[in-house]
Amino acid sequence: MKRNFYCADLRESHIGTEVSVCGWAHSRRDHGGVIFVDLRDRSGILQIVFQPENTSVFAIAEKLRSEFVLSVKGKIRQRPEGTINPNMPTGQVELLVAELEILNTSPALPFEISDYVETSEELRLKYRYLDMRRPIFQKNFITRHKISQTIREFFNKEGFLEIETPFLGKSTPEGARDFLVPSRIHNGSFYALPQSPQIFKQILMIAGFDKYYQIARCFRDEDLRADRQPEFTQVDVEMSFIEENDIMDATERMLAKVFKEVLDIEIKTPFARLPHSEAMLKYGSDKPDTRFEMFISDFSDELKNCKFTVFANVIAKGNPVRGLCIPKGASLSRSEIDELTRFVGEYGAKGLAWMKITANGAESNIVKYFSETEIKTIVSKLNAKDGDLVVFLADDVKIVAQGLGALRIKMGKQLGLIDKNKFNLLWVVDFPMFEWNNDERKWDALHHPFTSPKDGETLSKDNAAKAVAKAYDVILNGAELGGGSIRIHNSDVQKKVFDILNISDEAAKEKFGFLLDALSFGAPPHGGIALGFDRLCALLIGEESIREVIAFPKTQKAADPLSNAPADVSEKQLKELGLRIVLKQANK
RNA sequence: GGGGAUGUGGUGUAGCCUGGUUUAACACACUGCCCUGUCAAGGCAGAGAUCGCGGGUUCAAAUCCCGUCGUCCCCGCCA
Repeated sequence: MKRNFYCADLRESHIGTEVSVCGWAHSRRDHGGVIFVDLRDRSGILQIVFQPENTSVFAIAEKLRSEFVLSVKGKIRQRPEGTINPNMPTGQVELLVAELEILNTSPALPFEISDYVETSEELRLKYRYLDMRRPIFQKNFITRHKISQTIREFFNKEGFLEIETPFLGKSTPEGARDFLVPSRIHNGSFYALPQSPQIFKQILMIAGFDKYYQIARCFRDEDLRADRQPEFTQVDVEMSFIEENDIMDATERMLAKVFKEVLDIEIKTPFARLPHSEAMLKYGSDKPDTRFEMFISDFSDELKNCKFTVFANVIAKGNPVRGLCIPKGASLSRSEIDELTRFVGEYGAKGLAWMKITANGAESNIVKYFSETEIKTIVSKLNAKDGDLVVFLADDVKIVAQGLGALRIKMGKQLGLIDKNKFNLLWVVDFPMFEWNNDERKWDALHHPFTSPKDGETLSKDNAAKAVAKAYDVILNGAELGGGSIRIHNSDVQKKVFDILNISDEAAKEKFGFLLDALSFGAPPHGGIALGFDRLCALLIGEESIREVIAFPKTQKAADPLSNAPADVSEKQLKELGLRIVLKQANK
């Protein structure tokens, strides 16, 4: 009799049925005269019972240990009264074992396979196959599968084609650092692993495929974070003959379907749209967490004549002074406020000004520099109340926005203002085309150099600061879930953009020549989006780190403790590739 | 490249600040025995760690100092 059921699929309706199940001995409770084993497979847990009447089987059962692999046959029966376990789906029934085969044994484990015991991540990754046996982990990956299949189902139904793009491509110096693959046939030349299928999907539009998607692996050789891995998966989409709204609409319906099918949650569409400038001002971020308010306010106008010279000088230079009200923050101690100052320092802020709000005004060592009207303006604009703490940053606009934005999130978490059950989706739109790079005294593309401006006609170096892109980011609970744009399909506009970016004709040809050639041969208007699939999974499952939804992730130093990658290669391999190792000199 | 946290039996932690009453404690897991209704089973007994690694201070270091390595978080970076 072959296995004919998954453990956790057995219910009251199966009582009396002869079944065969396989799995791992999750836990064993030996009562001397009766032995219980929780048999676990990917579906969950079923209690199997050994009774001494079956002497030969019972003798084997006494030797069972954790994680032995078993095949058992027997009848499903109702559990005796008073022994029903309401905490498990199979808690009404149990399998009385008639036949038992030990398919494999296991030594004692390096850590317990349990949802209740935490283990260091290093050890979990080294024995990932054991870590992944944990029921919670199995569930995460079943959910990940469901999410990817729902996405495929959506796009297939909408007439999209799934087309694969190459892993071995050409290194493009723009953007993130590439992973390089040396070529054996072309000694001294390298392929690069794709940071995204961006250029290829645009070429697919030029080829006439009209609606494309791919759940694509991408690679970036940059430092890791909780939400960043050197290889990751993105949902990559591109469409022709469309405008921004078409991409946003398709994305919204796709996400709504995922939330419905996976979490049974109805997401309201269309999503809210927030201009980039407003996001940066009110939330101090281009990926605002809108689950709580605590808005940032700008006081550059109101305080330009204030007697506090730190503020006045900053404003005179054209930089902003902005404030944030921390509810009930007046109770923070001096050292707690110092800690906040240190925190904003991480973002480059040189200090943090503050006032404690009282029933009839404010107190702190800077209050004396402000007129009564100025204090009133601050209090009313931030809607501050007695017992709140108002903090200010006065600096370069980027530092002010980032510092207060990060502080807003930190305090929101700390004060419990974030409803963990909420899923807030929104679009950030109207991104600037360019960002001034002060170190190199030049304009950089905020998105990428193929992003279409809203107004290509009048685009020039002089008005680059004001140019708005046809770009959009979709944000979920303060995380950038994805972003996209309408691409430039007109070579005049493309030339203007390269001109502003100081990319010469030769340089453009060298870097993106094959795309530019392709665009010249009747490229349709097109645009698309890419969504971080690992992030989406982590957010839907409620995990903080994408490592929890990636089967075999890398550590923060980009190593894999399971396989020990990366590792040395043989002399022979190097020779074939024409490579010689020159280790970076340790300084000193 | 920078800042921070952390490293103690198989696992998770306590001890470290304030060095010596520590023979390094506790829980879980593990081994043996007992137990016929448990389900994160229970009872009894047992084995298991020179406290990441190297150096220093000291009569004495898990504990203080310096260095180093691993892991995690963050800044930079990620068009």
